[in-house]
Parts: sequence; C-alpha cells; structure tokens
Amino acid sequence: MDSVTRQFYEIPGKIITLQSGEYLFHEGDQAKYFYFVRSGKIFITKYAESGRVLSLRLATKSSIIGELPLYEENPVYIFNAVAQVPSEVYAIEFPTLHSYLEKKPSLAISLLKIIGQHMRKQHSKFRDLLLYGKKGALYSTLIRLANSYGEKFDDGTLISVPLTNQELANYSATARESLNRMLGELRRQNVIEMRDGLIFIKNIDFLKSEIQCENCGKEICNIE
Amino acid sequence: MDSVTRQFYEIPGKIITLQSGEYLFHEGDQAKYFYFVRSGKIFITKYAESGRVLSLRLATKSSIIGELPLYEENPVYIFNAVAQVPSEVYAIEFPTLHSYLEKKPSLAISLLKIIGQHMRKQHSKFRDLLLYGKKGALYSTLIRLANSYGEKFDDGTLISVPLTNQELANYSATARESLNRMLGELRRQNVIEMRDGLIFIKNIDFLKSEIQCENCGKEICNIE
DNA sequence: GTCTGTAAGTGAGGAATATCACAAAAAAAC
DNA sequence: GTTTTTTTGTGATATTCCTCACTTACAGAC
Repeated sequence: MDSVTRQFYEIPGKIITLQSGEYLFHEGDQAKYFYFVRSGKIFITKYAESGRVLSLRLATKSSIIGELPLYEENPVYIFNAVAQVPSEVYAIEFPTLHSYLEKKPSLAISLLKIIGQHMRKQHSKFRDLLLYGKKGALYSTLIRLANSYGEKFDDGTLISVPLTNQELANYSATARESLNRMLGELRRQNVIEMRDGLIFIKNIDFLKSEIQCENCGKEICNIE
Repeated sequence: MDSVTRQFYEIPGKIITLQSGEYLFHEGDQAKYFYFVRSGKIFITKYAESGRVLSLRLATKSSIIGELPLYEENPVYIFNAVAQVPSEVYAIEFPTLHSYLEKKPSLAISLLKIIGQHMRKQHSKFRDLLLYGKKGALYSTLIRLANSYGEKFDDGTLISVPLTNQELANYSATARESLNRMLGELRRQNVIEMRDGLIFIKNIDFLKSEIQCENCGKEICNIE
C-alpha cells in the first residue's frame, strides 16, 4: 500500500461493495461521499439527452471518484459511476474529508497532486480529440487503455479489458458503426488484431505517431 | 481583494509586466513559476504541428496560470500563455509555493477549490464539444465569454472583448470559414448581432437550449 | 486621399463522420 | 443443441465540416 493510499484509509469511512452493472451514483444525485477504489473497475460516464453516452474514465484500484463536488455549496455528482466488474470502494463523507484536509497539509497536497494529474489527463485527451478528430479520440483511447490495462507480449500489448464496440465508441463520442469501421481499418493496416474478443495492439507506435503523441508518461496517459 | 487573492500575495514573488502579444511562456518551456494574474487578459493556447491553434482560456484578474506542472519532477509548461492586452502577473517560484502549501493548509485548500473548478470547466466544455459538435463548441464559447466578459443591456449581452473570427475559431478548434458561416447563421436567426466589431448576444437562451446547458453557474461556465 | 495589409465573407468541392437498414456472427438462455 | 439475444460488420446515403480559391470590406500607413 503506497503512502497516499494509506492516507485515505486513515480517514474514517465505510466500504461499499458493488456488483457488475451496479451504480455507485448517478449524475444529478446529491453528492455526499468521496470515493477511493479498493478493487474492481468502475466506468465514469455522462449521458446526453439524445441518449448518447460519453465515457470518461475506467477507474480501478487506487483511483479516486466523486471528488469534483468536494467544495461546492450544493454538491451534486456530474457523472455516473457504474461498476464494470464486482468492485469495492471506500466512501468518505465530504465533511470528514474536509476536516482531515484542514488538519493534514500532506493529505491536501496529495489530493492536489492527484487532481492536477486528472487535469492533465483531461487536457491531453481534449487535445487528441479536438485536433485529430474521431480517429484521434479512438487512438488516444486505445493508448490509454494499453497503459492502464495492457499486458505486454513480445509482439505487442493486449488490452485485458473486454469492451464492446459500443463501449469503446462511448469513449470517443463516436457512432458505433464509425468506430467499427475505424477498428476494421486498423486491422487491415496490421496495427491491431482481435484475440479472444480482446484488442491486441501490434503497432502502438503507429497510433502514437498519428496523434503526435507527446509521450507524456503513463501517470498522465491513462484512462483511470 | 478577496481572501484567496490575499493568500497568494502573502507569498514572496515578483511582478511581471507584459505587453500586448507578449508571451509569458511557451509550451515545452521548463516550468519554474506559478502565476497569478493581477490585471489584463491572457490567452492560454496550445499549438498543433499542423499549425492549428487550440485556445483554452482567456485568463483575467485573479486567474491562476501555469499551475499544472506544479508537482511534476521535470516540470514543463504544456500550454502557451500570451497577453491579449497589456497585463501584469504575479510570479511565484514552485519551491516557494510548495513550502507555503505545506505550512498553510488553508492555502492548499484554496488551491484545491480553484483547480477543482478548472476541472469542472474543462469537463463541461468537453461535453459541449463532444456531444454537440462544432456548433456546440461555438455556442459554449459564446456563453462562457458572455459570463466572463459580458456587459448586460436591456436587449442582451455585449461580449466586450474584441476577438477576430480566427481567434474565436481557435476556441472551438474550428476552421475560420466554418466559424464565419456559423456566426452568419446565428445572425440570420436573430440570435446575435455585431456592434462596433463586438458580438452582441440577443438570445442567449437559444444558445443554451441548443447545447442543453445544465446551468452550472458562472463560477464554472466561464472562459477564465 | 491612395495604398496596403488584414480580416470577413462566400461558393464549390471533398473528406470525415453519422444515420439508417440490414445481414452475419457470437454469446447467452433455455 | 436449439432458440433468443446481443454484438459485429457493411452498404447506401445524408450531414457536417474542412480546404481551397477568391472577393469584399475595413483599418492603418503614407
């Protein structure tokens, strides 16, 4: 357990268990808790009225969730958090966290670092999407997935998370059909292949060069 | 002077004066300072190799700038900061800020609040762009400009910042011609009009409804 | 005033992406 | 193993947006 993780567990809170598909919170819900993921995988998403879904993160062990409304007067979650697999989170009430942050500067600084990193992740994704279109969004997502959940092999990296085309499309705000065609093109270009329903990246450098990857490091370029 | 502003000025630093068009820093520069804007207006932008420019913020009095690399081992600015009009900033060296943050929890909490707000701004813009396309990006930018630099009149809101079509296009990662056409359409729809080269918004509710604005409040929905 | 440079506006064509409508394949349920 | 449901793949077409090429309008220099 790293020192930051320990810092959070020293704060009184409770453990919440989630089953696959179960929601931790919905957007619009009153926000009471700050969450720290103990195990599992949790989708962070946002819904459009049109029915489209925008996926933002796939949080895992040691990720923080629900931190955004921390200092709002009328805190409300702006995203949905739903377990992809059975998961456990540690829930800390906002007032409790507030008082610990006031007492322990090192905790506040840890949180500053984490939120600063989130900010950088968000910015780099913003860049990829705005400057390189839907392909940029997909390539960026694949690279991030590989950094977060990739298993290295001699000939490439296996993204060990099973995702449907629709789920992957949600990360790029792309139509499923468009995403499918882009994946097909990558397959034909010998950049990726499917292995047991998972995406295996054979040429990640291609993806990186297409979006002029700035090699910002795995602590930034991930999907957590 | 509000209490947060005072907190920053208590930290030793220096005042830097910028002329119109002068850069405070370029992306890729080694990052040494955290900046607090005293006066003026400062564009925060990012360049693509293709030559395209992505504008992210138009910072003004009391905005913080250059905070992202604060806790990195090898800190580098990831954006450009360039003065739109003559401006003054207060520059604090990272190590100095670090030591103050460690000593004063209230300062760390203030910074947490500010960065949390930046995060929310970024997310809401992300949403507007991804879910509502280029029009979403433009409408979002216009609403934010109105919230930050709008002068209220009986019949609408005047965006008091002179921006060229190109500059406005950069905020939406749009081609200048496309932006021009979108503005023309808004003019024909009687949503905006030009007054002395500035944009006057006659029907901001139209813009808000088109992007299903969540009315997140001016402290979030702004361009600072 | 004229000249000159910058910004705004616009048409035409093309690339990227979405939408609709299915068929094929795979996975899950029974 | 069969049925049912979900997921994937693909063509046709529509829409959005970009690029190129150019004209017009405006502002500052001389």
